[in-house]
Amino acid sequence: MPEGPELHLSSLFINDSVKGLIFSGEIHKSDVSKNPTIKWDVPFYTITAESRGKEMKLWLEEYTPKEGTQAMPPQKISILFRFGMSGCFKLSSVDEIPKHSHLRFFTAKNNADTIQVLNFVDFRRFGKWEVNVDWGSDRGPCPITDYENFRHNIVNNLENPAFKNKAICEVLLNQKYFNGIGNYLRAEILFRSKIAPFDDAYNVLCDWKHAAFYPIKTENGAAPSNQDPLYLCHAICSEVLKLSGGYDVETGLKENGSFEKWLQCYQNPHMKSLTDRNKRTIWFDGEPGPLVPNDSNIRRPKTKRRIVENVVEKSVTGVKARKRNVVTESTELQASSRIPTRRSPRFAHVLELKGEQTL
DNA sequence: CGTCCACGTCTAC
DNA sequence: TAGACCTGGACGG
Repeated sequence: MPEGPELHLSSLFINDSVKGLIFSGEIHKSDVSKNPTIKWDVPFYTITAESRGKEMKLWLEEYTPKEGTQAMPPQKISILFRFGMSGCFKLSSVDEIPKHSHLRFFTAKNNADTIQVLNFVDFRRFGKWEVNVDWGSDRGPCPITDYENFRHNIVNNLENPAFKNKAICEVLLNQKYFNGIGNYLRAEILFRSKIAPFDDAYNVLCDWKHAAFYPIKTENGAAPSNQDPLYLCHAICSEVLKLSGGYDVETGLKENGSFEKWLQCYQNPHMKSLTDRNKRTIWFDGEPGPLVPNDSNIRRPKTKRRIVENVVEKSVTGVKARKRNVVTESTELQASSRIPTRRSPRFAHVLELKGEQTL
């Protein structure tokens, strides 16, 4: 779930779904969570949210029913969340607290209305929260909400060692500059910009150093070229935000399949994949580029051969089948490409489409 | 049953 | 630059 767009959608979801709700009572933490207990003892409070890259802040503000009667300004605290690999927010009833809910905010009892619960759900528990802290100091501006500063922070710091002699696919995961970009976004960004994942990051980014913030329209009004990777960091996030069809994190996006259909490269069995220096899988098309680590893709050599044979066997006929064959052979020579060993259920639709094409 | 893999950090040698 | 931190789904035997 959670890269920049999901964090942003979560904040939109909370601001929308919790708008007008009054919360009350203590904030409940699961027994198993190692994150801090939140001491917050006011009769009533409201919740708002904001996101920045791969972080999200909740603001809790004391609610006083009658305006102007409070002697003191309302109390306020913030909770900074990082979602890890599986964190998300879900609204539920008291009777249907989701499994793996680790932090719960309860609405006040209110005659007619049933109590609702805002849950931080995180089945792998890599997610973290901290109370009353600022955004992570080692994280850059948000490509979604602060694109211009995001871009400045990169082009003004290109001489930093973070960009020197590094593969662009690895630099794209450096949250000091690419806060919010994760493994699926880097694949989609590089795929659309037609940049080889293991090209030198400094060289690549220097090419776009003086480009316009937004692609410039051609004179005849034709669509501008959108291959600027920095612009794509913003634009591709925006596409994901639009997919949900509103802020409905529950039924939108990942659960209705629109996200899977939107992905062009990530975990697509027709693409190539390699592991980067941090053993993270990068999905790509075409040439890998010069900075492929020596040990990339030697993780499961035993199964690889068998998988390659399976793939060729199943590729029946047609251009794609031949193309595929070439791909596997050339990467075998390099001893550095991984053929997806399983197809993700997420890509069932791709395979279906392919079936239609080859029939 | 077992192994591998997953939208991400962290920190310890 | 490994591992650690976690749960669970897909797949293999």
